[in-house]
Amino acid sequence: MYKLKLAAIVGPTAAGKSELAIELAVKMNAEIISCDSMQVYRGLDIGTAKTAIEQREGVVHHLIDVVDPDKTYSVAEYQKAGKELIAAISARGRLPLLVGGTGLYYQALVDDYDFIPLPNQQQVRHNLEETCSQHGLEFLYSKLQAVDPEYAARIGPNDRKRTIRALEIWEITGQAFSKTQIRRRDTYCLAVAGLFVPREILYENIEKRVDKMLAQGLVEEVAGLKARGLCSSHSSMQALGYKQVLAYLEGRFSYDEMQAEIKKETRRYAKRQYTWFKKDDRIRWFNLQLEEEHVQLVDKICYYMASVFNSR
RNA sequence: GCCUCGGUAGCUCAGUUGGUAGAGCAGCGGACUGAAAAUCCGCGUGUCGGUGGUUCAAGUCCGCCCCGAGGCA
Repeated sequence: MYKLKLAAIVGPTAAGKSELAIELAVKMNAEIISCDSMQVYRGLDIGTAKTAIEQREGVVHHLIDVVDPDKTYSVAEYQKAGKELIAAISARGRLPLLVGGTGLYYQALVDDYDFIPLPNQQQVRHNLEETCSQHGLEFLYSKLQAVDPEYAARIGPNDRKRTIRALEIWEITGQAFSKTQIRRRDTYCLAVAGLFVPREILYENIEKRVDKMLAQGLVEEVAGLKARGLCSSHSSMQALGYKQVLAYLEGRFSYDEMQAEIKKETRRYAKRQYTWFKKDDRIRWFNLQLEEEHVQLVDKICYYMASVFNSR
């Protein structure tokens, strides 16, 4: 059966994915599909390191600025939009190039996770939240152990978020969450380049990038969002940097503490990203250590992707 | 120059009457299916400043040396 080609660039934050992707997209006649859970929000620009339109070199970028920051976006929505885009871009005779560092979004799209169609049932989650604060997480967890022991064992007794989610699925569909999780690894003809940057250098990049964001006015950006009524209960305000600046604006952090916290949490995030992508054995890793090699690197990745597409 | 206090993990420090060391933070590893930049799980990583001695046994006691802080001259 004929499979659509899909190229992807993944890797930790501050590795240089975005810039490299633009060069690659020009070379390969591609359109970029952002794979980033926070760049989807309008108004979160500095802290999410969005590439400014002027810097996109005419390359089309999708799934950036697609939702207002007071809304909650989801993997399922992302996947649906992504699938449609892959089909549409391919139909135009161009190559879809997935670029980003949100592991779940990447995996859901590339492996075509099966999301059962669900009506919007916020009430169910809300009720579960209520029960949780009234009777404690132990109560909900033991309930989960009863209806889906497999999943309960997998997540452990302290994972509030997943416990609630699994019970939500149980209440809406009557199915055990662990039974609904289906993936199809061979959906696309996939060529993935992982950008590897040695930890020390990556941490230096993060340091510089956070300082730069603050210099560019991250605090003002967050203050503006706060003035529009956004607060920590909005998903968009859980984003790295935004969360800490908000704490600073509310007097819970000094400026220095805030700056240090953003850097620390970004380092931890980068580590989690590596953990996520390491386990996908289809990813071919490229070392992006030296500036001088940059042009060669783009060629190498281009060559690698072409060879994958031609061999299948 | 003399006196005092200190030197133990990347950092801040704890360490009983001598039995080759442990907390917090940082860090590292892992998980992840509709909030994922979220959420959760796991792991001490060490020339105890150096050197010589006492002892069956020294982070711990003794001598000398090095480094840091303070005090007296």
